[in-house]
Amino acid sequence: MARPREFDKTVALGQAMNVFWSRGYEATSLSDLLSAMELSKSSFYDTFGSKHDVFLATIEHYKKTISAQISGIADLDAPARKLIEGMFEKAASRMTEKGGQRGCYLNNCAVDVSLRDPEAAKLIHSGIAIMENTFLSLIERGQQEGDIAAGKNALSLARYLTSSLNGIMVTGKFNPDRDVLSDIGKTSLMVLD
Amino acid sequence: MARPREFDKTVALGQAMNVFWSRGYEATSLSDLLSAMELSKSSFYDTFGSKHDVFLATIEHYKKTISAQISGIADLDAPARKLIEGMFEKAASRMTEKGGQRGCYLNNCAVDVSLRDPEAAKLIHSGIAIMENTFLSLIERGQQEGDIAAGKNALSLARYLTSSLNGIMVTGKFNPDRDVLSDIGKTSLMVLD
DNA sequence: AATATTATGGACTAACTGGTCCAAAATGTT
DNA sequence: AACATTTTGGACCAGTTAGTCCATAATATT
Repeated sequence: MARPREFDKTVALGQAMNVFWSRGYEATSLSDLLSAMELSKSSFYDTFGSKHDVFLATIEHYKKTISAQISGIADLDAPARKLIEGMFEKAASRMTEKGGQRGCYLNNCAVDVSLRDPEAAKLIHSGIAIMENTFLSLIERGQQEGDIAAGKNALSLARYLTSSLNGIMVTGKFNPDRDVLSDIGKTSLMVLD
Repeated sequence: MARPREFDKTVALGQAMNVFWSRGYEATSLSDLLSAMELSKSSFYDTFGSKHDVFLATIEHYKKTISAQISGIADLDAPARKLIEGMFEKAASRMTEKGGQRGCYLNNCAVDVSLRDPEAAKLIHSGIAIMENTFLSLIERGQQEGDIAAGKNALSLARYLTSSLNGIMVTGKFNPDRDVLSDIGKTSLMVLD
């Protein structure tokens, strides 16, 4: 019963991430993880060390995932402002889809764990920085393109957009109403005028 | 060893709330609760029913608490816009104080639990509505006073401010930097112009 | 002081927690 | 086919989980 050679550490990490994402760190038990990752307890500890180690690894995993996704969006050949608007719209609609109400993983982890887990907090912070930096370059581009008020501080705006997007996803947790979330998004982006 | 007559159910609930607030629902054990509430296991189950019952009760408790606080602020004799600004500033500074990084209780509960606990989600939603309504009446007042753009939809703005404030408090979890949070707050309030 | 009420400590569940360990089994390599 | 490697199931651990129950003890009422 050796593990079939198609076993993929990255896939298993993704599965673990999904469980933590839906249930949170404490509410996720070892057996939750084992069934999601489809491996035995022995292999789990052999390969990943501990529950907490896996948890940290999933945050790293998430960072890689969104890095790819986000930079893909930012490089699209469209006005930067439109791309930003698209990101907010997408967040609003995803929060109202079947499995989408989980929101942002980093976001959840921040609330769930960051106070008691400084290691995780550090990873979360650097993960959010990816988002912030993407917004920053989009904003600078938008200012050159003339769609975003050139007089406003780009870094302030980037921080603001990141925070606003987080707010929308928290709101979606208890109020998964597409129109409401979309409206909040549109109001948020008025700042760019 | 009967419970001393000064025992106060409300105080005990407040203590329970503090524990849930700092640790989250799952991470809070029964013994955590018992020591915080200073009562015995038997009395706990006698008086409150179960861990989950207490949890729901703490959300109600929190709603009462902020209802009082918030309506106190909203009734102050100052321009509505100034009051709103004060609320954002206060949130930013509280997130950087010693025990303040816990953020907003409803906020935390929403992320922590609302997906798996519809009962709690309902209470959270109605709690947030208190905040939203407060913002709504402040905005309407501010529009009459001329400090807030009269052309903008007041309800949209109220939802937006509530969501933004949530975002700021999530941001504060992993980035408790007063200047950053305050700057995000100021940027958020540009929408009112 | 006797009685009725209330709260308590602590024994007791049964299930589960994260984690360790190892002999056995499946695989890859020669 | 023989060997080395990898992975496994499952036994085991000590501690904890939420929750029940009751005889005892402290109080309140009369």
